[in-house]
Amino acid sequence: MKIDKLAGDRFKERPSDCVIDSHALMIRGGYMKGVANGIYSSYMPLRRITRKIENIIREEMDAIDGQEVQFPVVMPASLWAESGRYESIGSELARFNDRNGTPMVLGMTHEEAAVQLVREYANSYTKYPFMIYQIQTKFRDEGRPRAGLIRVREFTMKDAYSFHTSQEDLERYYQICYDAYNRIFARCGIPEVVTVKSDSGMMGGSISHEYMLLTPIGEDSIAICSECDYRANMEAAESIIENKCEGEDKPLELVYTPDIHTIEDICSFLHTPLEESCKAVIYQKNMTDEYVVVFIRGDLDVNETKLTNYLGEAVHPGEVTEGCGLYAGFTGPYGIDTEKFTVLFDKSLEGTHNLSCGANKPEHHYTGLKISRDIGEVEYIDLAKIKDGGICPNCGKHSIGISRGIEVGNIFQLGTKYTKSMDMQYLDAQGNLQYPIMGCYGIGVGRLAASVCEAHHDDYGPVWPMSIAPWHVEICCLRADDENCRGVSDKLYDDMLNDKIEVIYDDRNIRPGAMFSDADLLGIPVRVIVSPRNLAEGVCEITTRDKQISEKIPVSEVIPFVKDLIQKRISENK
RNA sequence: CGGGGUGUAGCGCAGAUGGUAGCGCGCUUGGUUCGGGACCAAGAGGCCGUGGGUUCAAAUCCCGCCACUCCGACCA
Repeated sequence: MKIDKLAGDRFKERPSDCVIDSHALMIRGGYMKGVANGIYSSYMPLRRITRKIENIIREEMDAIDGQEVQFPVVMPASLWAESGRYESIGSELARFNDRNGTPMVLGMTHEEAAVQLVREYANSYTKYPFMIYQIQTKFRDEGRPRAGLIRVREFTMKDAYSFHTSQEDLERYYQICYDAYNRIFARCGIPEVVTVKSDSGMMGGSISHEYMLLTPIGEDSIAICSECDYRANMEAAESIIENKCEGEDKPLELVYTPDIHTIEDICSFLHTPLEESCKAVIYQKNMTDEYVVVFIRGDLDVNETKLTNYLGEAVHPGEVTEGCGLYAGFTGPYGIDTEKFTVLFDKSLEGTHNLSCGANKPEHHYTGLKISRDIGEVEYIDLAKIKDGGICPNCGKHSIGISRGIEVGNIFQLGTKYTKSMDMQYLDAQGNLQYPIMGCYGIGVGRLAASVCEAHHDDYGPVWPMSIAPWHVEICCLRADDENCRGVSDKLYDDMLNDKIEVIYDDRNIRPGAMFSDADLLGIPVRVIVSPRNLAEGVCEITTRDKQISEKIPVSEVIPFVKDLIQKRISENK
């Protein structure tokens, strides 16, 4: 390929709407172009990168007995009605009617299609286990796409579905997949990806892990223990609280607290620490608008994912209206109407005393609350968000730090949610009908490409690892108007093509500065610079984009040198 | 879904108090240059997001849409 005819502009100015570097560089480098909110077209360099990522994924999936299949992008709504997700998923699922008025959906994930594909075939235990996967376009009508390829509406994903006859077998295969994923990320040049325990969300199922690239620009918050190997998505992280219950119990006392609305206000008014208060966090169920009141220690926040999982339905922050029976800023556990509202207590309140809290009437709070004495036995549930500096659920030390990460892949133990709802069964060895147990495994290809760029770039452009670089070598003919320089460059290019080296050639008659800037934006790992200055010594200059290597090599030895370098880097995942 | 911001040339932007458009980069042609985004000269390129209103006159003022974007919520 000659850069001269490579479609896509490379330019100097950072687009004003790019907030992360990978987005800016991939626009500036002529990798892609926006078409609509969260929808992009790829130019050749990005397409070559994603194709290489796809091939790495393919090799690793095939190596663990995956069978590549392909599901449709467009599916009838009836298929999604079988699993119940046509109703349960919101507007992220794109719905439309075909010409006959039949409701259709665009695939945002393919559990239904996977079950549909194999439910007649896999009717006997002898056919298990097996895994099918595809690499294909998904569409999710996200409310807020952002950050270039990190969060988009249309994207390519590798999604895999495994089917098993026992939980043990699923767990065995889950581990195999877990390892394959680590190999994929290492081969793509980001071995620093870590796994975290996660919440399985709308997928259903129990055990799941996410693969995270730790970076401050990540959208997810991750709790990481500095003392042991505990890592969890903040949504899923268990919150451990040690309550010190020191001193004498004080009596429950009503206090007049005019103009005090927040828990911080009441604590500073009373000169007590936030830990000695009980705040009310009010939600409403999405379906019924029924109020859910969560009581939690004043210094903590509610983890809404845990709350949703406990309730089994979605909630949103509650709006306290006149006459609903709640008083904003004065809601407390003593005397609240438990018939009318769903009232929950976080574990952080267990075993506490002398709490200040709302009094369920305007301008009053209580002090001295002891729940076991004043309210009685209640169930304490883990609903709190883990805190920076909090207690590790695994090793028990105060060693939790909160980091940000990009989720580049995930694996789930799905269980029988889809096989049951869609009536997929097989006969076991005893002749009994059973539901297969499923696992599912996803990797976002474009997001992975952007993540590699995010992890490996400098001010001038991406620094692609050899394994996924759009080309391995770039020849810069520094003076295209110089006969000798052009002659040597042309011949190197031809020889490399004949030698099946992935090479891109810049023979434009432009100034060296402009040529180098474009080369930096393309991020090709190996650069061969041919110039009159070098040729006077009979050499070419070979540099690497990561600046590890800069050597002058005799013209005749350039190709063997380059081939060696490529091989070495691929074997080292660099 | 809630709250901000912005729509003017391919990109980045300027266009107080209304008088149908400009700058930088990029692009075309010619020339001089040539190891980190050169210089000179001459060009091409705009329904000023869109619909309505006010006005003799609207990029500019008013109203409604739409799109993009940022923060938050939501998010297999």
